Amino acid sequence: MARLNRTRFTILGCLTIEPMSGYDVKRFIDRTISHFWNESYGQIYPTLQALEEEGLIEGEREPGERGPDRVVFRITNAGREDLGRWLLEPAEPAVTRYEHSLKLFFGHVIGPSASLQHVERLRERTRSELDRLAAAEVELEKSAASWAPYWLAVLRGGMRYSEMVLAWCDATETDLRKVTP
Amino acid sequence: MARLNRTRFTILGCLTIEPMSGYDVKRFIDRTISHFWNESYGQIYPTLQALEEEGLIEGEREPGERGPDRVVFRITNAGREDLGRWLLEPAEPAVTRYEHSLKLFFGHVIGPSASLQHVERLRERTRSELDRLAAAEVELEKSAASWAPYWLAVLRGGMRYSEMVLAWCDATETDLRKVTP
DNA sequence: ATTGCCATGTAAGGGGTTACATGATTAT
DNA sequence: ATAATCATGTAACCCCTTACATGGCAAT
Repeated sequence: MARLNRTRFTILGCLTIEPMSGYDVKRFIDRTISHFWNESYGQIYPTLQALEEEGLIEGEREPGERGPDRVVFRITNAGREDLGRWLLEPAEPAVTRYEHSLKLFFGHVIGPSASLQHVERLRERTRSELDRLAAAEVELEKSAASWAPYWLAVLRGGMRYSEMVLAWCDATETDLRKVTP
Repeated sequence: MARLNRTRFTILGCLTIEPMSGYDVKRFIDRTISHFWNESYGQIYPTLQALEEEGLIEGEREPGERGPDRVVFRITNAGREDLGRWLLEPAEPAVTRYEHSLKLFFGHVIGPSASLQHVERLRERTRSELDRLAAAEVELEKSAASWAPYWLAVLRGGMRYSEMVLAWCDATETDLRKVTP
């Protein structure tokens, strides 16, 4: 079972940007990569402890500016090496589960008009997602940071994906309207 | 915790096409929807037993034509109703985890040339996937079955996705070549 | 001989989400 | 007052894959 815990590497990767608390890591992920990657607190906090025990990160308690104390973690050299090794390995193919597609695939059970509602909902959801990504792109294009090109690449992947989905919704709507119930 | 077991509905949906054994269900999924949905035997066989106990499907033992005995399941009216209710509910948003995008996002750690290798591998994988889907499209277009329009819709979604990824690979390659290590 | 397909199933165990618990500060 | 944000963490529990077990038949 070579199924390595990818949360580990996600956290290590975040800490290459700057030192962060568990709360910061969660916010960072939600803001930058949530369109293709997510982590929950239930994963983040235990993983931070494990990484510290292994010496891949180091935590320091700080008084919170406006709120409770924070534990801010920074990546160690050992952590950077561990992350680097993983980053060089080929990526595992994604195991996707699109409930939208699944429900549409079984559309013959509920008929074309009910199926079209799924398309309509997907269109709305995708539109607002695209708006969000487009706004982020404007911000990112101003950045000269060393990671900006990589962030832009995945961000534009998300935008292309959204645009593709919207075009597919149009085409599918046209096709399904021709289906007799 | 309203996290309903979607394997149940996947199996019920398959059985609306025709009666199938667990083995058939697995093969059917692999052939038709594996580009966006997968199930393993470890899920399928226990779920079949549960569905039968609930009266949503009925199994009958048959002698295998060339091999061991098979248990062929057919969906009941109760099963059809259960599936129909679920199909009418709005789809849950997909929780995706693209390792490819994640590794690229942290590309500043390994630099542009190593990151480009990820793009190259993704391109190869996507090309063969697109070939596979295009061949399936040719077959499906001949079908006059009631489910053909829905199968075509999701299949073309997969093809659009693959084409989008290939175009993104080209654009990303161009962009990353300009990045100095 | 041995590989591959047909066919059904179980056990182990990691991955991951959700819900809960706690409590201070800040804004409305 | 009340809601939202900051902040850390645990417990329960489901989801799902992988690996294993078993064995007959067909093809190379």
